[in-house]
Amino acid sequence: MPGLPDAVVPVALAADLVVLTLVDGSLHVLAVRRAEAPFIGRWALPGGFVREGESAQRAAERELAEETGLGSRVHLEQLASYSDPARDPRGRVVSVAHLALVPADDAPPEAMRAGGDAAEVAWLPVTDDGSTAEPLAFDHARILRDGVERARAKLEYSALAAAFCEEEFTVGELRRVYDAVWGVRLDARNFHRKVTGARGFLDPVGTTTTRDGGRPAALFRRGPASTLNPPITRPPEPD
Amino acid sequence: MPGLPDAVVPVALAADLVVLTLVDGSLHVLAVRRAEAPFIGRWALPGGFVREGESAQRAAERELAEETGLGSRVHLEQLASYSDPARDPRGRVVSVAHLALVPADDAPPEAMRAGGDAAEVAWLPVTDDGSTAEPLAFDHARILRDGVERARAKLEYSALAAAFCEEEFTVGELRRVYDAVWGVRLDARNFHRKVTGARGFLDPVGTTTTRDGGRPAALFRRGPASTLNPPITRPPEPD
DNA sequence: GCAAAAGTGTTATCTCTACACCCATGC
DNA sequence: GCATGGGTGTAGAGATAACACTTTTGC
Repeated sequence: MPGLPDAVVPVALAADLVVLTLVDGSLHVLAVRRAEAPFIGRWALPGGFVREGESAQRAAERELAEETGLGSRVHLEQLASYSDPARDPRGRVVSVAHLALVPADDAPPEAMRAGGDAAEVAWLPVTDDGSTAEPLAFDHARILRDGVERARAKLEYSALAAAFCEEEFTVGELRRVYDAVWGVRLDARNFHRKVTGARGFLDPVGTTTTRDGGRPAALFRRGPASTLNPPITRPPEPD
Repeated sequence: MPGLPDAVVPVALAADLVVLTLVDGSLHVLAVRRAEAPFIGRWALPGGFVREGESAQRAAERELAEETGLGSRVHLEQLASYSDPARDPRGRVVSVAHLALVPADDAPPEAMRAGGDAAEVAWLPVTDDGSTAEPLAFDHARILRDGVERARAKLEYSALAAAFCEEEFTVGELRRVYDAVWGVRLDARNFHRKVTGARGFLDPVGTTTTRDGGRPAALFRRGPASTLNPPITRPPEPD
């Protein structure tokens, strides 16, 4: 590495993705089955190496587009980096993990990578403790747990939940995001009052839909506010 | 890189530190004056390259001990990673930034690195917008801003403020941490009620001190709770 | 005594929660 | 009509903000 001290150890930089969505009202994570060693045959988080001239953020955007075909309608943020020297048996690989949230039932894995390589891709259900039924490769279980925890925490005080919804959504759809991600049942009436009362949180579209059944519900878009004050409080765990 | 695809680009991994403390009741950040190119003579965040067999976390701990001489009595957490390919003119250097909080008036920079190399080290005042009067090297202004914002946000719902205090501290000292970090003046009476009423937040030591003047104040240690519910709310910005 | 900081009491106001209740649709 | 989900009203509990007031020290 020219210009740098001799002692500097070179590492490979990977961008991995925790892509969360709702399938049938419950939280799922995007996983790919590994086709090569190490951890051949195991589920892993999608990701890949950062390329020349690319930031980790850009690499994550590229991977996300490759895996899901989704473009702009996804929320993407950096999660954390994982640099344990033993985390990858092939050598020194540092992963910059990212958290992505995609709308419910968008981009079904069946349709994914139609023209790409033939790796198996699936939405795996996420359990209450933020893990999957089958073990994940590398330290991806840890990364997934961190990602789920971040998503859960950010729902409280941010407009993040709308990232799980279509562009136009009803208050009920938004509430079901909270129910699914937190594993709770919020009171529909109080939730409605709270989110419609928070300034800048929801932009009324003016039209209604009956796609959820029952009485027609007003449609909203995400408002300009990115933080939510007062926050939506997660019900306390029963002692 | 054996075992990895040929196309993988090697990068150097750095661990940088946003070390915050209170000096005379206002927020300061630890900075070192660069003795070499690039950015020679400029202030920069302390940090260094991650060594063989070391994680970024361990490198940050090592750097922190080297710079401040402080050991365990510091809070240290990962902040974020910065991987813009142009962020370091010497080549591809990815920084895993960490946030450290050290007790007020501990480890004065004059006493630092007594036996180490002669680089100038100082506590620079942090302005309300999370920057310093003099420009910082590399993208360190951005990193500092992110670190300050993280610290401000975490005070609301975590026990982080105690990391700025000595092991045993008074409620008034804790409140002055909030005042300094948020740039506000919280009501001493309501603050007292709130923090002493939050279960698990403060452990009473049983003794008192008059080091802050006035009536003797009870001493506390950090309690077992790491999150604070209900949170201490930051007063809204005037419109 | 006086200043300073700690700590307690009080009250109006706001917020939250748990409901009762009505509304507008599909079937 | 009936089920389903949307939306409004309301009362009690609890949290908050503002401030009067007492306590205990140093000087």
